[in-house]
Amino acid sequence: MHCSIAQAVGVLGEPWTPLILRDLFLGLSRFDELAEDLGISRNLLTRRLEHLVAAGVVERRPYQERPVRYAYELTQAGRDVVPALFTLMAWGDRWATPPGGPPALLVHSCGERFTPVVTCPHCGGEANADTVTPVAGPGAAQGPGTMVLAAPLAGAGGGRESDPVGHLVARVPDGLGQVDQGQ
Amino acid sequence: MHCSIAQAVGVLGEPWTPLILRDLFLGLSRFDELAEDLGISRNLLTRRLEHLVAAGVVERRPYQERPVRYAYELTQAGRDVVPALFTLMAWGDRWATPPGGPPALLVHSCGERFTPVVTCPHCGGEANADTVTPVAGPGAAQGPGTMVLAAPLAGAGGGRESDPVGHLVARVPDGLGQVDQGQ
DNA sequence: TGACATAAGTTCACTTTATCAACCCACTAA
DNA sequence: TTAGTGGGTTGATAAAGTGAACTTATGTCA
Repeated sequence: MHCSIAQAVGVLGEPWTPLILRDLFLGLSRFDELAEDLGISRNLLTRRLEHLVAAGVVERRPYQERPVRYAYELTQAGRDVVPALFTLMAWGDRWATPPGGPPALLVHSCGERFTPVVTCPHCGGEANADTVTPVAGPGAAQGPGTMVLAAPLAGAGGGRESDPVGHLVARVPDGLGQVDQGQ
Repeated sequence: MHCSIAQAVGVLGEPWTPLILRDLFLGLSRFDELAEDLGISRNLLTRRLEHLVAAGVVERRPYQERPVRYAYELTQAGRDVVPALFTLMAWGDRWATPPGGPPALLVHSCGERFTPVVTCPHCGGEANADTVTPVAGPGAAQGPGTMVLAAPLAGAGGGRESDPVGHLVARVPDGLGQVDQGQ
């Protein structure tokens, strides 16, 4: 499907995948550790890890020979998923807290415990449903999952009561050739 | 499972759910619009919407009587998911861009096109795999999905080469009773 | 008056995935 | 040589997803 969210979900959205990535971030690296911690069936863990390795999110590295043993580690793409896990965790803490309070907290390198916030790197302001407008990008196309963008982003609007999109298309700055890649 | 990420994934992580939420954010609201845009089978869309309504993420509101017709809209919890969708989208744009470039771009209310960044609200610094350490919270427990936290967070460390966790437990500020709920 | 259209689903047969439990293989240590 | 460990396979069973057709209630055109 022609949509960045769908692409991301295709790689990261399978049942156990976010939890596998969380465990790898937390320092687990061996097959048996992951299987035991998650309680996932071993053949499914095999498939998930294969998929993650194929997607370039996880690296499978032999940490000893005779017998060969493998460690699983996050690649740069994998480490880049971690902030997305933070925002998911923050949402879970806020709207679906397990009984007894949040099981884990985050501490930033500035020394403070915090709840992550998604921001605009230009002005530092919060990026949320009220302050952000999506607009068609260079790869916009028609078809499943993008018809939405084709229709409301085309500017017609259709008169639906809350169309946060149509009237903003004209505001898009030029030079849409590439997104900032940050970092 | 006793983990905020698992809770969030339980609500948001089912196959089509992020795309449904994206479409609702973009202004679609009717059953047939969603079904047509996504190409999802209709009975599955029914189940997903029921699940989202039960979880308090989506609201089902009759927008006309005779015949009764329903509109689906994001609740506050649903609007709160949107920043997580932004970070997923940013990841997808960076690491799994569909051919032709990103299909959608984001414009902040400050007027700039941007790539969302997850930050610490105290210092404004970026929150990523290098700058953030998770520590055990008040609801920390043992069992599947939290054994990880029980072991490395206990401070033993076990000598694994990259344990970003153990040495930081002592740094956690007091008063862990509740996470900042922001906004 | 009848024929057709629309929105919002249901039902059903079929296919694909996930899960659990058990097994396998190479090697090591005692 | 016997048992243990790490990293998987294999195969039966259970759960989910898919596509197409059907339903219900109503409005609209001719």
